[in-house]
Amino acid sequence: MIDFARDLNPAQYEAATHGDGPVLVVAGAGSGKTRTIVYRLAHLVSRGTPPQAILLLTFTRKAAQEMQQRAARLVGATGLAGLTGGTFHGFAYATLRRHPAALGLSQAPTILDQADAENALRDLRDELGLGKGDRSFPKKNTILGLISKARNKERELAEVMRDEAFHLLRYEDEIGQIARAYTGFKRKHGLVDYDDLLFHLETLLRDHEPAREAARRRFRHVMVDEYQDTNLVQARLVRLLAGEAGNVMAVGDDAQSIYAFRGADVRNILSFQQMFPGARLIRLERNYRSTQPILDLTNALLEQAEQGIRKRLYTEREDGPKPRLVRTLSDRSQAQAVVARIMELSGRHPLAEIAVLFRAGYHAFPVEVALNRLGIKYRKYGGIRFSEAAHIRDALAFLRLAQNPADLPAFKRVLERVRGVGPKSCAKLYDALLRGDAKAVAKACARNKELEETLHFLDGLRAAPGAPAALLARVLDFARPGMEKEYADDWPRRQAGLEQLGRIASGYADLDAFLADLCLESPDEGGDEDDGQALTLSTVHSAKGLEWSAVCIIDLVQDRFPSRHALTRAEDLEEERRLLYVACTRAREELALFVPATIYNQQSGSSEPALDSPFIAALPPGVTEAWRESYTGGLARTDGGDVAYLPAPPREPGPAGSAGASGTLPPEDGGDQRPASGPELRPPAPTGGPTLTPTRLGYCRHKIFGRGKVVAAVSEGKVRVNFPGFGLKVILSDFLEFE
DNA sequence: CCCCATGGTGTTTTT
DNA sequence: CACCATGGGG
Repeated sequence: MIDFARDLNPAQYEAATHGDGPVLVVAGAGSGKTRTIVYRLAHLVSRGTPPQAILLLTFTRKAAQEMQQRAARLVGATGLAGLTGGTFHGFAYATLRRHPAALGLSQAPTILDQADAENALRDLRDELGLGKGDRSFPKKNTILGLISKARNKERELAEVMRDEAFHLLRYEDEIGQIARAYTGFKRKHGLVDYDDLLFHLETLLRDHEPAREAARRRFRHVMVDEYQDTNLVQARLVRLLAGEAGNVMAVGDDAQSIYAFRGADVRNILSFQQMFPGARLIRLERNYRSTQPILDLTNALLEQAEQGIRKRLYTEREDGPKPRLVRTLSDRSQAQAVVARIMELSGRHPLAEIAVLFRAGYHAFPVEVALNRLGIKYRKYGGIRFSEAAHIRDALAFLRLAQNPADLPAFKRVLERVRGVGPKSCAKLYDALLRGDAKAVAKACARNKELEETLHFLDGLRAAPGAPAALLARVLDFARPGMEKEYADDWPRRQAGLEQLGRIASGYADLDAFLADLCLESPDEGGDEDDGQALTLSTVHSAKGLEWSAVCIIDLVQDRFPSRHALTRAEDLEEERRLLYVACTRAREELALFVPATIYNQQSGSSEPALDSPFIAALPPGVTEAWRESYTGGLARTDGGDVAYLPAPPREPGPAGSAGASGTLPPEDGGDQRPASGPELRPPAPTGGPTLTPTRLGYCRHKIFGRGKVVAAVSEGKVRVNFPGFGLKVILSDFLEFE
């Protein structure tokens, strides 16, 4: 028997043993949220709820699996079989697949991933003849971003654009046209995108009583993790599944809301008790994860925040080392310093207990180079995903056509690789095939042997459906020669990926499910034996919900963290702040923040001075211990006290932990600040160029940066402004008030 | 109509 | 580095 009262603190116990009815658990970072959910699962099952009656919606499938495994360990191995767990999108697809007719489809829809959706938008734009030759016409990813955001926020496109893409407002009509064409395109070809999954499920549950009742009868308990990152339709889905007085447990933390960019709405947490009247509220505030010095820093970050439920985390963990603030000369030397730090840490922690976190996937490149040079194993999360690689998509396109012959994006992917077939012939061919115009098809085939073979192969594939793995094997046999030629430069690596795809496929009996899962959640790739030993590199977003003994966060400079894109709107900057909060709260014992003084800029081909992230600049003195890099490559304390030195990393590859051979570095005279990174160090603005639109030079005001001096006009509608304390910024005049 | 080469441009986060 | 527009040769 499980002793709930002994294993949990009072708040956790209250949540885990809550009976029927809605409950909201506001759980601070590291407050044992996962533990609470796991114990609740165990409690429900041990009280006689069949696992099939539980729906656990989490942010990733991995999180759902981990919670199930931990709960299964509590209640015994057989205890949780049959529980439904996964993401909203995954659950939506699984449900929709069972009721295609309710959506007006003859079969399960094919999921359009982001790249497919973007390409479709580009093609539709071309078909509509929009933006021809206009270099400032929004790019396909921008267009998809706007369309998707409008849908997720359930606002008009024009409204969203006024808020977030003011400079594109003149293209509002065109984007609206493309958006409408896109909707028709998806319907015509039996395709759904990520957003459709949620809205279609809502339509199904709302308008199709048998489906709704079946779902309600089945899922007597609904649990939702990371509730702060749900959007409006997701909240309504929860409501539809549970009913007003239903058994819902939502768990979340408003301070960790980091997905507003894709339509998440913190108000879901704040209005939970309106949506579910009488809902109980439980707060978990005691932190079990981090040491007090780390919490001092994260509490300071939270205090800078503009709004939100004020909370201070507390812990009873004894003092540990203060978080380090490490200043390096450049992003490249930052990579060296990070690697040196990792080697030092690896003396105290297993590599698997160390993580390097960053704002965007490409920020980690220099660190990856440095790790590869030393032969240190790492796993990277975020950035390009397995199923997004071109060769994987090539192979999957064949399978998609076997499942849905009208899947135009897949058709294009397959046939535009045939020599002599481009976009135009491909479109003609597709039309002819759907019209059943055999003559036109035969004519095209007569001229192109490879085309004929490809179409023939596709026919055969569709005629003999088998298990996904068998179909994939046939596809690879057919497509291998072509791919080998196309990807000649790194074929071995791609081939390994294709083999892995085969291994994944063999775990599925169903083609629909296989294809959907690949789109909806990248599978655990790698699977190498060194998995348990590897260092983690991750975007902060992908690190959500995870924790490590030691964490390094890199590139804490303006335009990177916070992202350059977050500088125009106050809400975006707040989200970046919460993102840093999430990053810092991943650390249990040791935390290091890295601030490079220069960043290599590919456009100019040179390193440019970088300004401190405003979040770092605003930290109160004393919560961090300052370190800096000397010109000779080592690190030294700079805020007084004992001076300690760290050896530079060894040159030759070798196992971690063998550092220390290179000797120490000469002491540096401590004390004064590093060369100021203020605007005066920036290269002077280019002069003598063509005169741009006359701009008012003088003073202006910005929502975030306050009053500043206009220094120069950069281009049409853009000016360079010097904000005291923030430095030089290039800003759209639309966001400024001129004095 | 297709294919390839060229050069200019902009680079977030995820289901 | 990927994406997009463009232009010349097949």
